[in-house]
Amino acid sequence: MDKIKDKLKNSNYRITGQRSAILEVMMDNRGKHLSAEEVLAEARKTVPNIGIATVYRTLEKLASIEVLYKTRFDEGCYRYELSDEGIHQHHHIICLECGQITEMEDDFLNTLEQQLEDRGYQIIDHELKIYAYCPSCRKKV
Amino acid sequence: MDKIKDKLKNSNYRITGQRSAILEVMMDNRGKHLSAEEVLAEARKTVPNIGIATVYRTLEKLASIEVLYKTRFDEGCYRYELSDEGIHQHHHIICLECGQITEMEDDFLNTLEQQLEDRGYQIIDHELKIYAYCPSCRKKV
DNA sequence: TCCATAATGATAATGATTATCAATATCTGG
DNA sequence: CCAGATATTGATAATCATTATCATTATGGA
Repeated sequence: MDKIKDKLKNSNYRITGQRSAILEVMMDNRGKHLSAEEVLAEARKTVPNIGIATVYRTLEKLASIEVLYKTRFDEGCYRYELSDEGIHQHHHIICLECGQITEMEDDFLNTLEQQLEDRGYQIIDHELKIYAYCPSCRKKV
Repeated sequence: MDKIKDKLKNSNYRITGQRSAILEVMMDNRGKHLSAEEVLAEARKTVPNIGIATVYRTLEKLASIEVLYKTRFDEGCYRYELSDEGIHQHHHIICLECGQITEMEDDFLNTLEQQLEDRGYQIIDHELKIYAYCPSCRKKV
């Protein structure tokens, strides 16, 4: 938390009650992927009259300094998750039935990336989304 | 083209001038990822007063019968591409500088998918996006 | 050809996100 | 610790992509 706040300060961003509340929401929901509206609802428990614009602005800033990771899952809205520092790989298994999103670790893509580097690409990040039925939904079907 | 039209008919969709025009646009741009607005602009060369609603409706229908593949690249809008039949894997390299999207073939993920199947998942589709600088943009930077 | 009905174009409505702006809060330097 | 420069906020209007509505038109099977 303090490390993140330092990061904010170093980027000339001020620490406000709203920003702390939003940060706390994101840390309390580590591993989950929240929409701006969901963050708003949570944050209002601490800062009742925080506005949606502030939520968007803050999430955007936090994503810009890589405290959050921003993505979308073939829905209308963006989702944000706390990004473990230094990790630039996002692998998700999305259940087509219940919508549950599971994070997945793997280093399968290292070889692939190596091949692309050999071909002159400079890889910055990647994102793998697997659409599937999760074990419990599969049973139901 | 005719095979696709049969597919449309089998789904109880009528073949109209607008739909043919949109199909033609998509086939003329095989391998490219077009937004609804881009399809509209192209289609108007054949059907000058086609409306954007029709474009959306048609793209949606074509995607629903898997003639098109619909995705978004961390932009505001969806993009559509002609999907080679039976191919349910979409691997893209997106250049962070010029925005060029390159399609990539590989079977790296087969092993990974096998492991997930072993854990009870039923994989339907997957999508891999690699964000990078392409060889020519890399030189410029 | 006729006719049930699917499709169209124009446009209003929606939903997510961004921009605007006056009021307020933060933080640095004295 | 206070003042002042300025970053931030909330409310709300604006924007952008997409979807819904609806009266009119076109399609294709009988």
